[in-house]
Amino acid sequence: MKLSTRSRYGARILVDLARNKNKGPVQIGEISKRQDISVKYLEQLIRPLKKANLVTSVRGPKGGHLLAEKPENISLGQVVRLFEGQTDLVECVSFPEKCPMSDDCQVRLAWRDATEVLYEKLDSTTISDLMNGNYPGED
Amino acid sequence: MKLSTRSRYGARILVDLARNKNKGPVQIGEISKRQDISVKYLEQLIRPLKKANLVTSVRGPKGGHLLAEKPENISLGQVVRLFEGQTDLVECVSFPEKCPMSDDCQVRLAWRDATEVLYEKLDSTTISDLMNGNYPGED
DNA sequence: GCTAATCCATACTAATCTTATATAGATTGT
DNA sequence: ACAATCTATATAAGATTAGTATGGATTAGC
Repeated sequence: MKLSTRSRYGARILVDLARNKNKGPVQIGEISKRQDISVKYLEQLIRPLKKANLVTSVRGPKGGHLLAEKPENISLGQVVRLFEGQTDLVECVSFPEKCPMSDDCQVRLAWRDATEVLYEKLDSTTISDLMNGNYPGED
Repeated sequence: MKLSTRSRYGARILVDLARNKNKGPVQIGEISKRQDISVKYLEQLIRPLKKANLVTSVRGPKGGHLLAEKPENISLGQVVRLFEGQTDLVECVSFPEKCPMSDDCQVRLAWRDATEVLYEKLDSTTISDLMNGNYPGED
């Protein structure tokens, strides 16, 4: 049960854009250097972020990328839902027909609830919480 | 971000043992039929459950497998920790050295907290909650 | 002692997923 | 015109997963 690097990178990209939003459009090359992610891979990751209207971009010279929303309006839940193929920890939560036991299976309901708790937490964490070194709960 | 089938099957095996515990030792063949998991795969899954002292077994004819603990003392958290290679959603939570950005990375802390919330939920759900069709929160 | 059952180890494979890299072109603004 | 960006596929290397297969060793009831 591991998060894909795409979700991790996606989150970092958004935080990077949030931190640099007063500088105007941020070029992929800059993000690449700061975040240590290849330019080409970044291009691939930013595309879905744009499609989901979390990021906008300015083309041409001096162009680059910008957050499309305020950082406090973008949650980790949105990012994870975007990059993970499916949301559930277990297929049978959303697609009971995938498992012949689903009808009788109490465990399925427990997986469902665990999934919900996880996403509640992710949904309540925003890019704004992560951008200024003031993340709560540091120990 | 998907749970392995081994965790799913592991949970189902334990529930199956719990449901049939008054019948004495439960043979792998029975579990196999009821749960639609091959005998050989079951053997592989039960071994770690025994090693973790969640299951005991009786050898020889009329032998089989038994829960080693009361159902209310076995949690899904134990099962998932056992079967998933690593506990964290993200490597850098437990091994910050895996990511060069870890020092500066606020996102890492958010992944850590999400992981914690998830396991709290799993730890608070026991086999006993799942064995008698009385799982709470059914909708 | 026969047999039913557990236990053990490990190898193998097929499929899928992940993580990128590579290639080639379209679009835009100056 | 041209520099810099974005878009779209294709492809490859590697890891992981799920499950099967093989081949036996041990235990205890009858």
